[in-house]
Amino acid sequence: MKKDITERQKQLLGIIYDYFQGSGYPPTFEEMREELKVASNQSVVDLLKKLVENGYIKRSEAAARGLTLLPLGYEALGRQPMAPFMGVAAGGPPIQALAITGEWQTLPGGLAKLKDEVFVLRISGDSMINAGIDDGDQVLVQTQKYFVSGDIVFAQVDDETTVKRFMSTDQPPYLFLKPENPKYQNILFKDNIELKGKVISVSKSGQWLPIK
Amino acid sequence: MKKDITERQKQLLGIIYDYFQGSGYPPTFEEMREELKVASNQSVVDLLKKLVENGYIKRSEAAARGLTLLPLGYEALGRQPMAPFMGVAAGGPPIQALAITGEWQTLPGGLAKLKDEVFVLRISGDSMINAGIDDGDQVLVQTQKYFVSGDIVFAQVDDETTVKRFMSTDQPPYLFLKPENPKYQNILFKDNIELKGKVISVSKSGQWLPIK
DNA sequence: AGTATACCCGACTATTTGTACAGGTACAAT
DNA sequence: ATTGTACCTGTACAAATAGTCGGGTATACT
Repeated sequence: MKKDITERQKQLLGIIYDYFQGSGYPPTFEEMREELKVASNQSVVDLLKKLVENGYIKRSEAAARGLTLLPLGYEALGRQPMAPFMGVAAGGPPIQALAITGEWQTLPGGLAKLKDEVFVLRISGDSMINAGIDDGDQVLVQTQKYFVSGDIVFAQVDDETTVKRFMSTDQPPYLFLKPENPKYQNILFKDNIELKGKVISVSKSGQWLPIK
Repeated sequence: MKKDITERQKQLLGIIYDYFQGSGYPPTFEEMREELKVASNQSVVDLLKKLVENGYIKRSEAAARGLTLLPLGYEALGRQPMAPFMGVAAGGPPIQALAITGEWQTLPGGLAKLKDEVFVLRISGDSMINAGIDDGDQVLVQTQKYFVSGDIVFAQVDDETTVKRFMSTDQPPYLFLKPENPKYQNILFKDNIELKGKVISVSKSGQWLPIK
């Protein structure tokens, strides 16, 4: 019996979000009570309980300010949880190092915390066009350690990074990276390849699509 | 008398960062004490005081978990505070709407909070090539309300977004947006233009450069 | 009329969390 | 030799914060 979010619950969600944006950590019950313009923190308790039940937020028991917005919460607010942008990876022959820029110290204002598990890369090159990944596309990468044959992976080959399809077979060459473009050759595993993450989504002109 | 960060202070900084990544909010003194493997939380007090003095973190007095990592803190850890990636903007004729994607619900894992004040866009089009902004470049945009003549701005024109140089003169046409490419015409202000932010940096293949 | 739900009040208690005090050790610089 | 600093111990206490009890009102549905 999943309920739609009510107006009041949405308000509280917004209060939590805004507080977080402003301070860098979640609000207390008292602060939420204040913002909601109610007299008793029992109201906050009730509303939070609903938000938890319906999957909008997560609470850590017995902890001050133990609130986390879940993806559903962002969605209900109409805000998008977003991935950090990390740089540019080559999707063609592995020619271009992953450039995590070092010039951010000069960024103005307070800056966001972020998760390391997921990030966005821009692809250059045409080696994956048959998988629907074209030059200039953005891809969303989830870092993980274990992969299955057929996954499109973000890999480091020697000193360079690239995006290719990971293949594992029971015949030679057993393990290799496969470009999705007949122009290019498979890359065989020696000890020079490290898989960094799995490509889970691709963006073309701002539209994000699942990877097949 | 600015001191370099000590090894122990850096450890604590890392503990705070990691805890934040894991839970979405800062740790308590007790939790930090635990991680530092010390018996008294006075040690935490001392170390935090040093971190505040030297500008690595900010504390909110009289508040549980009132910790915020400052840019200097990220720098000391060797992590880069990064800007959220928002989508694609046209740098040519204003043909392409800013696409803030709506497909993130499926993102795995907990997601980062972020500041709204700064974000990254990808440029498509050639209307700003004389300002050093080319098709496919990324630009870093800081949202702000007030602009001076000559600023390169991220603007909404009718229902579309674009990046152009903002010009303000004491002669007609007074206010207009100027493409940095003779192929294109100035865009005059009617009531259809809203300036969203200022472009403060441009990235070419991962190298971030200041905007002139 | 009865039941359920969303939302609220007020007072109180329990627990978590930060702060203060009174030191101690090791080390480097003056 | 003395001073300062980084880091630590241990205890006690005050403040911040979450949780609980026992209700109330309005609205919608059966």
